[in-house]
Amino acid sequence: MVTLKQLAKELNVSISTVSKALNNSEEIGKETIKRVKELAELYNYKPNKVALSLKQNRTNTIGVIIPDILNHFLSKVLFGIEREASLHGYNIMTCISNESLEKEKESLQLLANGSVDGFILCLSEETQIKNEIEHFKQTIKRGLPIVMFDRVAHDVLCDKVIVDDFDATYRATKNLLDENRKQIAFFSNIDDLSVGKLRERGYNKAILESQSHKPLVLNIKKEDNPQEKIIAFMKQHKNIDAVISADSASGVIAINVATSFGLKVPKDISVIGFSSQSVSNHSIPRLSTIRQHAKEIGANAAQMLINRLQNVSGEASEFKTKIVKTSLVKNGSTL
Amino acid sequence: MVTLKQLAKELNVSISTVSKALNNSEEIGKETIKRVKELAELYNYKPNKVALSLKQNRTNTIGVIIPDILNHFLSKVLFGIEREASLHGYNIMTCISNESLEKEKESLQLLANGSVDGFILCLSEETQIKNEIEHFKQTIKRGLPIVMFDRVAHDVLCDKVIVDDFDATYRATKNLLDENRKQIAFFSNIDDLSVGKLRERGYNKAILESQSHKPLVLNIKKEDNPQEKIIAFMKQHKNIDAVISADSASGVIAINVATSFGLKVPKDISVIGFSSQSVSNHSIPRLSTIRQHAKEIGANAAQMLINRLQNVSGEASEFKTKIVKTSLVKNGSTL
DNA sequence: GTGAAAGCGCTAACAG
DNA sequence: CTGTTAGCGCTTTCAC
Repeated sequence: MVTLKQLAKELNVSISTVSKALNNSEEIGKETIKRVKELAELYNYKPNKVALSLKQNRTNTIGVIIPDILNHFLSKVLFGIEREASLHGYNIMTCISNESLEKEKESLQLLANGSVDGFILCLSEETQIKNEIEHFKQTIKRGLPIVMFDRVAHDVLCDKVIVDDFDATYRATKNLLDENRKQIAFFSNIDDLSVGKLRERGYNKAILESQSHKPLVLNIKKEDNPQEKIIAFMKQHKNIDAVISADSASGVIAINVATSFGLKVPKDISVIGFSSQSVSNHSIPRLSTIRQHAKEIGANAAQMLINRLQNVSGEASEFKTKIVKTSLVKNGSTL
Repeated sequence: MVTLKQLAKELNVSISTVSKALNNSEEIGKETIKRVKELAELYNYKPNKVALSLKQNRTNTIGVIIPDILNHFLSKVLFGIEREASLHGYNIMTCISNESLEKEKESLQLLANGSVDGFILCLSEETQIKNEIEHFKQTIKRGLPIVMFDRVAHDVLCDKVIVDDFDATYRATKNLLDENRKQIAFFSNIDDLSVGKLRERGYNKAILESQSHKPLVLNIKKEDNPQEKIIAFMKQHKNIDAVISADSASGVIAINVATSFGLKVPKDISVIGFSSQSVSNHSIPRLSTIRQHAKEIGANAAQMLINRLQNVSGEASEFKTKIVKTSLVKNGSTL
């Protein structure tokens, strides 16, 4: 990599002249600017980012810590973050906590040593279960702002972007009640996450409000084969005529299982699931989905962080929580 | 962030003493080391990564450029890269090229300015179509090693990690021929990618070798609804009794479509697809899959790059191409 | 055993 | 209009 020093030497001027010339400083003569720029072009000079970072005390890099990149929702959020960040000239450094508190702490520590200007993160499962938040508070105290999304720690003062999980499931359940369904089941493989709990609560509220209905919940564990679990459960509860799925897989699996039982979807049984457009294609009829607008969540989080980073002057403004509304897309597995 | 300077001041010693003490230098007295370390601990001192990078002229960061993070295979590779890198004390900076040559070039440029020590990347679709490789060559000339995976540019001299796409499809097709299938179709939504072409060729070879068979290919475009396309195609070709899918979705969709036509899988029709374990759950029976071992691919790529980065002494060793073998997992959609 | 000084690549205040 | 200098945080050589 060619440096200012080398350019300066070759041009027989000082380093600062070169620097100023490249930055179009008023101080430098037109002729000199031209000469400098030509040589820089020739050598394909690009300022060293590390030196700039050290000098300016900011890296233009955002640290992103997500629990699981194989989760379609999370990788979609990451996509949204990357796009928005890149638009504003920020790079992202990604760490994967693998749902482990320890790895989450490590990543935070690691990146907090000057590598990044701030964080966007989603709590690991273990962090949520143990409800540990000290590492977040420390990071913030160190001067690195954090934006949390989806799974957030309410007791940490920072910006947040969340989904209206409770409302979304409540309304989806209502929807099924309006279809006159008698036994609406709730499938989830995320019952230990805050969002999983919220979704279940939304479902429960709608069911209980309707008097004549009873909740029926299937919790699928990580180690289970989801297909087998759902087959067994639906065999056991033949009266199920509607399903809400809190995760992206259970919905399409439920439709496929129902079909394999000879049931007609949506005539005999309706299904709604939190899912993405691509996965909804994995069943016939296509799964009616609650769309979480993951990219938008990511973009929002990035915006909030960048705003805070660039608003160095105006002192710490109030912390905000942005709620991204879900939308119900009827694809064919509902009436 | 507390610095050496501040610690030195507080301890009434020089900066270099503090630095040496923290690095357990022999030169420094035991007592001093103890004092320094205690204060460092108290203030939770961590050396500034940016300063270290500038000094040591390496960042311990790997740049990863992938065309699409919503692609399950690619995000799985990313997972493998991240894990391996993290194991060796490397961070990763991720850029998403969005299948665009321009964005790929930009990302390469951007990160090549001292932000990363080397690259792991998968070519964008546009790059493959236009067959442009100048930007890779330049980056390498600049001293930044590249490891390419999956979609690679054969004309660039660098380490590569690829899948035995041709062989995998060839063998899978053979497998279906051995089941005595009469009309084996090939579904793909990646026909413009090198890997897509290789897969189709493997299929073609097996089909043509068998004399009595004819190839039957369905190419699905990005803008198509894959489900509708497959339904239409299978209606049109009622004689299809086996399907090979080059992408992760078409396989499960094919099974679901077949089932909706009243066909029995695998009795009436067999299906094999390049897919992941989780997606294979989205059909009944579960899709028999060609597993690409994405995580392993990522891990291999990271290892190769890190090896090259740390092997500063031994001069440029030969460039290697590692082929990661696929394996066929029979899940129920084949005999 | 400890400290001063140089230098990584860059910017910017200040001097000329 | 151009150059000198200091400094970002750190390591390391060389004096003391």
